[in-house]
Amino acid sequence: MRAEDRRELILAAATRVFGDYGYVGATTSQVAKAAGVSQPYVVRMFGTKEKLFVEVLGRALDRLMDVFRAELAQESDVPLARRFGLAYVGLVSEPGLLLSLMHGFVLGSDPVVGEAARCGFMDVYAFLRDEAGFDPEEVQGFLAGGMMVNTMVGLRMTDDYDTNPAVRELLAAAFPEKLALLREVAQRQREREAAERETSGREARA
Amino acid sequence: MRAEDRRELILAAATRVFGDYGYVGATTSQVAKAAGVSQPYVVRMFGTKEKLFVEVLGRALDRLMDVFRAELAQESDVPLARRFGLAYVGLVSEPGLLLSLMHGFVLGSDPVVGEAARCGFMDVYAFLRDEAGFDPEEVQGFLAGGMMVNTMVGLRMTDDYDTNPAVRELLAAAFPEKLALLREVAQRQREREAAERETSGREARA
DNA sequence: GTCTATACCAAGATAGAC
DNA sequence: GTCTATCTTGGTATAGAC
Repeated sequence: MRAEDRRELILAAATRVFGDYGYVGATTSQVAKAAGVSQPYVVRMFGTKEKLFVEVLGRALDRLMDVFRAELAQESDVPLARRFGLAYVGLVSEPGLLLSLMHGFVLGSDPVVGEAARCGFMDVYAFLRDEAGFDPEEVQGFLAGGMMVNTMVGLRMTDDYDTNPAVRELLAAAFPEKLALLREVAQRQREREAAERETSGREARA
Repeated sequence: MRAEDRRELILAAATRVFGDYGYVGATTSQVAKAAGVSQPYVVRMFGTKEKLFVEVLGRALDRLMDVFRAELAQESDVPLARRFGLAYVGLVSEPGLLLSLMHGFVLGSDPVVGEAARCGFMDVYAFLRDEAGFDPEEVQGFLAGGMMVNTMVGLRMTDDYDTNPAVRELLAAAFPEKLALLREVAQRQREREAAERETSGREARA
């Protein structure tokens, strides 16, 4: 396989793993295993875990902007903020993408990762204001909703959807049209994590 | 000193350190140093780092609820949601409190920490709905604003307040009355982190 | 371009003295 | 109740073969 294809493969795997365990919590071995390559190869290809994470962040932000730009180019009677919101929630189906971003957003104290996350966040702000024409209050409200989506997905809230009426209520209040999607994605993520835990458990015993 | 007083001291230090570096990123040695005790003592007192973090989370949530309850008991013409919002932002001046919460909120995948964070989040939801009388949409909007505060503080956005007009604009749109507080808190946090980095740098060289 | 083997270090936890 | 010393594990990164 060409190095560039491997690179894409590893970046996709890294996005999932960083989304599940965070920048510090994720290991290069987990990424390697998820991508089907050896751990040193991951390091070799990206230099350091830090550089790999910064690249994951950058690509997630690019993807986010692409989705917004595609929406912007469409004709529609539905208000733009609403369409952006739905498009954003739709991104939960791309494994680890929003969660990796969220993990970046809590690392402001890190000199390298924090700087990258801050700049990325402000790029989104600038896009919404300058290209999409939102005013600052609209942008603020929109971003707040986005952070709420990230938090609820990050908390795996949908795990309790069937047993906890309050969870059902909160999710319904936030994204009525996207409930089914959110639940499905949470289900898949849970399965992935359970499989991973089982595997590492077996290894530990062996 | 009595063990219980030490305990409080360590919990306060842990809240700061976990807020700065996250659950995985923070070390028990950092907590110990911040509290002025030895690393094994921290572990001895709380059993494991995990238990320590869960306790930090629980106390942060208690503190949050206390602040809301105090607000609820007051007579005022200002709408309750507004007062709650201001009270919430006011908590940024308690070092690490909101940031520790935020770090908990992205760890939903962890069997122990995730469960604690999820329950805590839903407790806040239940409080806002049942005791404060918000309807689900109000609660959702309120929590979204809260997550936005956490994110901006976590990103250390106020670092760029003076140099980046877009940052100024976004912060002003979000919390006009609390701008000065946010900047001051970010400043203090930056100083603490810089001091910490310098110290650990010196140690590494020695 | 990709692997195996391994060096190296840091972190959590334990033992046991005082 | 608190410390020093230390064990153990696991994770990043490097060396070098194929």
